[in-house]
Amino acid sequence: MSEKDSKTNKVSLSEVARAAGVSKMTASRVLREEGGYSEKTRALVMEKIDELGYLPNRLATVFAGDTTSTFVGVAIPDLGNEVFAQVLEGIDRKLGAFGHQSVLGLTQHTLKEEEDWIRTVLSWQPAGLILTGRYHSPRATEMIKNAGVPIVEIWDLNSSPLDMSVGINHFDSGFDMGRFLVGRGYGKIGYVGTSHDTANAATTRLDGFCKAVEGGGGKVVRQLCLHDTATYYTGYYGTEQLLAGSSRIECIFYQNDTMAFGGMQYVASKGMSVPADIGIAGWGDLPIASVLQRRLTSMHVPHLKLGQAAAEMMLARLSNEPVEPCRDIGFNLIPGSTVKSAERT
Amino acid sequence: MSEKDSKTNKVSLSEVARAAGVSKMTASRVLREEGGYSEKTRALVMEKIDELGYLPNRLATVFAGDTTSTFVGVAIPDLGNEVFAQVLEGIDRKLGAFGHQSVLGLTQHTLKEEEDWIRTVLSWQPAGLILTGRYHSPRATEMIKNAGVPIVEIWDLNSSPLDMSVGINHFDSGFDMGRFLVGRGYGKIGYVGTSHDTANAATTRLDGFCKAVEGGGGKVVRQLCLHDTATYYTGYYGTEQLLAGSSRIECIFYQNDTMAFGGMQYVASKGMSVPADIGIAGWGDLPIASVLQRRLTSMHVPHLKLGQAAAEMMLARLSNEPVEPCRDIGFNLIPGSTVKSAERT
DNA sequence: TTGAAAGCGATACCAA
DNA sequence: TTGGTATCGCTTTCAA
Repeated sequence: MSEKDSKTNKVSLSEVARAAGVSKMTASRVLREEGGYSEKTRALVMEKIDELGYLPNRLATVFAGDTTSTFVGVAIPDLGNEVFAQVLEGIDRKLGAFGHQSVLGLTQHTLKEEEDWIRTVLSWQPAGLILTGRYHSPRATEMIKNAGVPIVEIWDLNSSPLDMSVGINHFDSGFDMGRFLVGRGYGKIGYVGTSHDTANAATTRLDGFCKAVEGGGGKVVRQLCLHDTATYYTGYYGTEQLLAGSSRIECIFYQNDTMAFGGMQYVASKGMSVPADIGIAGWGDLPIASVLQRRLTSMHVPHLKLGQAAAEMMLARLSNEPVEPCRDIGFNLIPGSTVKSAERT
Repeated sequence: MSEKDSKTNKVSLSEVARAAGVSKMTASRVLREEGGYSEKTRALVMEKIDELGYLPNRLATVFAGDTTSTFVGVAIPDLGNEVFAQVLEGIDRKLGAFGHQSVLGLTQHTLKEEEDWIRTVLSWQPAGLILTGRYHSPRATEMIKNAGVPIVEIWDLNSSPLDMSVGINHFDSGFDMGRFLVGRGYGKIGYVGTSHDTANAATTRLDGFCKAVEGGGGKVVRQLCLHDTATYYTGYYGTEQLLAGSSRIECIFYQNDTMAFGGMQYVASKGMSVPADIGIAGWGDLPIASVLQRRLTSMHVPHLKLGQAAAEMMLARLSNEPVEPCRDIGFNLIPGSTVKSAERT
């Protein structure tokens, strides 16, 4: 009974200090390896720490000092889309290696979810925030500005970011793909993707795509944006819906490779062959592409690297190193053989 | 100058109180909707909160009171394995819906990483911890016990958990698959999976599998455990390696469906057909299975539900509701047509 | 209905 | 090389 002097049953630094017969300041210094104590004292304190199973309360540390927490809030739309799972993996690995932790927020592609999550996470005094996309609610933007913590907006490269931004230019990547497909002789093209309440990178990509296709004399005859997760089966039934709308589509561009693979399976099930009967183009160059027999036409984007870059920028900022505020991570088109081959002239 | 009374530039509750002309206690009560104040006071305080853009510092709240934080530490091996991405999604969605946040830890299948992560996370006073697997380092176990926070061990159902456990019996699921394949007439069977420093659920599954196969008169002629992520390409080159070891393998069991798909692509590339030339069995019934033309023999496991269940158990415990400490989430075998059909007798 | 004072677990600052 | 004291932002407790 006389042993505990706190509400909780946890061992505090002053208990360690008492056990070692020193002041808590001395114990604190030993703990932080700050120097300014004798070896004998150090050994004694360390012994008691071990003996009592002391675990520091970092809440108190942040609270007391001028240090920030080691939390970094990471907002990601969803993990069913493999693209984002990879980005998150890249982020967390890098952050973890430098003693930081990701506080996850799955925003389900809605600004409201993101706003609520930001409010909560900020109340935990995070070291910084990594947000997916360039769109945020007005209140979210305001809170972020007031909070004054470093922010990295990822995925959709933002030339005028709240703070820092890393990603790719989705409009351009869509544009390049559009130009490529038109260049391969496709006229009537379809698109299958997903959509949500807010505009996002996929929307931007589609804009670029349409512009290039139409500018090149082709036509995006049908765009299907399903309110669903961007994964295999969505691509499968999306393709079914798209093709049911007749109009002789010659080629389909998908939001990502998983959807494209779903689509390929659908057309195969209908006895169509790729690319003879229909062209297929994905996006993202996802892991599945590495095992397909026919190289999938796609757009390579280094997702893991993107996540790592975001974490690096955050870490650099946190250690007051200079950071380039916008970093373009790049992409490159993979021609593949799921579309018609280039015509010989 | 006279306005700020803190080290940080953030607005504190006492500043709100001062602006409203009340004591900080009154402001605190309004904030928490505790009652015991007039409507006029409430309105005034709320107005100032809005005006000053006050955001509470929850670190201080936890620190001061006897409440716990809303953090739940979630340790997951990796996100490249789609299985775990799904589990995490299930966990975070459910936790988020109840005002909790996941603090992520990617342990890379090592006990040491997990231990380090646990030490750090515990120092932030989390409400609880969700850990993947039943194996933890001795020091980790000790810290966990001392911390006295709720723990859910997921994935590998643990009949004597540290605290709570939810998952499936991997031995049994492997056993069932082994018995099934032997029942379909396979004698020489191969296995392709991944392995890491520590025994894990996949290892347990393989044990059950071998036991059933050998008990049924078959033989697991070759087991390949690659030190890699359990995804498509690993299945592809693993299969290449496995088959290069000659010995006429009739059927291959994979650690999961993504690896199995990679394997199917490899055998197809060699001109073998499934199941005529070789049988293929996956595990997990992952999203890709839903679009394949030939139903993949697999084991259905409700990953998302498993994650949700883990979160539910945690939340129940946190609100002092009674919780069944072990929850078996179940699995069921999907016969599929990537193995020989049942023989007519 | 309101407020004043003590305290949570650590660190900063100054004194010895 | 050490220790005392004030302090971080909030809640608890007790008094008005």
